[in-house]
Amino acid sequence: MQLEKVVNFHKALADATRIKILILLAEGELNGQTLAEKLGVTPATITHHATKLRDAALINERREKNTIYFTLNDYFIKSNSAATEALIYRRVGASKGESGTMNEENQRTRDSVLRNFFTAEGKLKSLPAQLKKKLIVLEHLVSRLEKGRAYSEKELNAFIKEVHEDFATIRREFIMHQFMYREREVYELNPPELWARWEELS
Amino acid sequence: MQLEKVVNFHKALADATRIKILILLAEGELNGQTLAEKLGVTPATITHHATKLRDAALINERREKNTIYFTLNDYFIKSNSAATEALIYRRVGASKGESGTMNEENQRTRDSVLRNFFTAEGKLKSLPAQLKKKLIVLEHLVSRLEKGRAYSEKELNAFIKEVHEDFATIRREFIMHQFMYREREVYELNPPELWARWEELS
DNA sequence: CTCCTGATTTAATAATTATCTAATTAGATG
DNA sequence: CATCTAATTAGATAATTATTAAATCAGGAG
Repeated sequence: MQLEKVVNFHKALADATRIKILILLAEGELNGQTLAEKLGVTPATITHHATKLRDAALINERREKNTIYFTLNDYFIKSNSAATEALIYRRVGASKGESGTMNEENQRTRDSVLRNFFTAEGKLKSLPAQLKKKLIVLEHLVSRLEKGRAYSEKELNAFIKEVHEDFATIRREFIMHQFMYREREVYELNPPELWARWEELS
Repeated sequence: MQLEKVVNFHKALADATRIKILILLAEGELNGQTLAEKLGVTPATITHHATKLRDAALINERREKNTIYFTLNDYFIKSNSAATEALIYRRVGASKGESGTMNEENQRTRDSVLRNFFTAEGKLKSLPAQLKKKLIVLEHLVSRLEKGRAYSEKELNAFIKEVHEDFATIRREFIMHQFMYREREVYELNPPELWARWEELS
């Protein structure tokens, strides 16, 4: 029954210790004891989590003498959970200086979308229907918000109303595309890694 | 902290009742009582799960008199979990007859990949390095396996060895791309909805 | 205001599960 | 065989959580 498999897949990723294990493994293979030390838990706990990660096909293992080295099964993660992937690979990508750059063509697309959908006064004419363009517009809007600051719904509405009257739709789009998150009526920016990345859309 | 958010997202999808709710909502909006009846649980249980789904931004709601109608927030699901999406939309897609068709261009790509990577005798020359082509090859191989039948590792190896000597790699690829799953040393085919879909790769 | 309906809250129970310690297994090496 | 190291298992505990029944809340309709 696939329902059970999907549930188990998400169960495997629904624990902070297991996600931390995956983050560590993203930098290279590690054995159980080392993982236990780095995470401040006992080897028995690692065994417990490794069983679940293995059952969900998220890791592979390799035996060398009596040491077992774990490695990520990254294909699986990449094809199944964009946000999780972003979280796991954040440090690796950052240290290699891969992210943050944008090629020329994307830059041109971006400029032209912004020119077409915003007036000279900086008002948003309309929200693009095409997903790729919409994401460009949303990212542009959100880039003017302060990182780490919590906005009340009223404040956020006011911010949006400066550029467009339909604040409700745009506020919802911020949430849907994970530019922001809401917690007890307070909105806050998500880190860029969690944003829908229009660069990679066809 | 984003770790917590990713964990909570997966927690929201890590329960069978909640996935069933999403499956029902994929066919259209429903109110709490109706959901309770269809799932054989009490309204209180629905409230409980709705809270979690709402916190994870997976559903939206609309109030009409004292009835609350829930709807899917499908953008969020689509961008976050391919397998979950496939499961949720399976019935809807199937009833509308959307899936199972392939456009002409994809058909041509497929034919040419199969011609290039298989000999006239049906042996696999090599596994393509490019993901899209690799998926075509894997899907072709897997299409000769029996649905619903459990294969032992030995049987599966033998099957693969008929077309290629490196059975271990190919067996692993079957698992990684979710063409098959393994349970207690037994392999079985996954339904096509769970397969990585090469049609949609750039 | 009273009744009705649907949703929520509360409190209790049962099941799951993350973690630990202690004991055991597995493999390698002297 | 004795020993060492890494991993696993077993058993126990604590925390989380899915579920329910019962009480309460919210919005209409008469």
